[in-house]
Amino acid sequence: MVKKPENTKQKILLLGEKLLKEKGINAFSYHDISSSLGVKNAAVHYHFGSKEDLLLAIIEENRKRFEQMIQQMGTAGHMEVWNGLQEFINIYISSIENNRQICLFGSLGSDFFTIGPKGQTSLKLLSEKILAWLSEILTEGRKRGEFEFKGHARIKAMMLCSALAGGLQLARISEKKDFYNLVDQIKSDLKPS
Amino acid sequence: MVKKPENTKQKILLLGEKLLKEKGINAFSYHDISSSLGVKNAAVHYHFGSKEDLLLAIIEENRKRFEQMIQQMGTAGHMEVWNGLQEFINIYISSIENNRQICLFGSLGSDFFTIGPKGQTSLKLLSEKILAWLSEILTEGRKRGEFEFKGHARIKAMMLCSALAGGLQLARISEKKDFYNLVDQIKSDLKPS
DNA sequence: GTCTATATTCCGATAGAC
DNA sequence: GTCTATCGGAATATAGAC
Repeated sequence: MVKKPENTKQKILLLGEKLLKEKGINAFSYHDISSSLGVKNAAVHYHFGSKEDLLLAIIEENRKRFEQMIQQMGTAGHMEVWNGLQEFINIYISSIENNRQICLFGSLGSDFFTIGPKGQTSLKLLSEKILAWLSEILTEGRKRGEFEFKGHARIKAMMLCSALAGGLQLARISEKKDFYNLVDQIKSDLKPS
Repeated sequence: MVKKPENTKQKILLLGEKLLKEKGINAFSYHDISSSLGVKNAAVHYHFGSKEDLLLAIIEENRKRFEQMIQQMGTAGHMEVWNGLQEFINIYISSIENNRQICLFGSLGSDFFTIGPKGQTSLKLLSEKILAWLSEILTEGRKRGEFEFKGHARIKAMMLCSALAGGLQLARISEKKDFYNLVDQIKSDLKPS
């Protein structure tokens, strides 16, 4: 769940994230943010000196949210793995239901060569955390016989993230329903036969 | 295979496509194109009056290339389905080997709300053609027992496109090798057990 | 913390000469 | 078909008053 904004800085951060996931880092400006919040350009620069600062804060915000989620879920060994997977998928469902937003990796993967090295590194660290966590769930679920898939859990995790990220983008081109079908297919493919 | 540029217009078109797939539609300018080709801004505008015109031409170019590919392969009923699938996947492999370009759907899906209705419609038509073709291959392959998957071929086709599109983006964040692992996983998941 | 005002740069696009 | 020149606008960013 997204925190309710309490001050201008938090409002800027959340609106920046929204614009990042709706239009991309190169398609929104500080003026978009300031005018929408009823403040001036300079106020945004006061809180986030440069656009890169804002981007880094957005990535960090997503990292915190993810860490909080997995912390509340507990370790893979003590988790209902299907619930854990569904919680993860729910992040993407929330995105598509929220103005057809795409995910952080899809947005910044597409624009990867237009952001600075700090953003690239920060994004890479977050992706490693997410893939590691997802790999654990998959490994544990397969061990218990609740998931069934071939090959390495890590690669299967990459495939799930790729399909979900790409699915949000493809669903913009086609229709929202396609994303829900994709999610069902992903889950169906994981069910033991 | 990409045609060899013969004149300025073709050079602009191919360079525009390259920039679109490397940096995104909102991160390159006519100046990037003109300076790289050793001409002036006005020359680019002569060939493509507006950026939207260039975008439409890029989408159209990709459509032609796809139509040509499937025309050369023949109908699904007379095709080696694994070869057909591999040909399709090779488009993505060429992309990642070509400066880690992402695919058209990934790039324009991410920027979908920043392009005009003409581009959106043109992109949608192309995606329908590709999904229809891929669905045919999958259906034929499953009928012959060469592919194995659950559910509707159309949804499985959406999943393949999503995974490949997202995979190119994720591989930018992690590493190229991950994309090849993803491709192996996709193919492995399709093999009859 | 927010404002006005401004500096600077860049972008898409066009007019008119060659 | 390409050039020079330029317009109008938008972008990031900063200085200094309040």
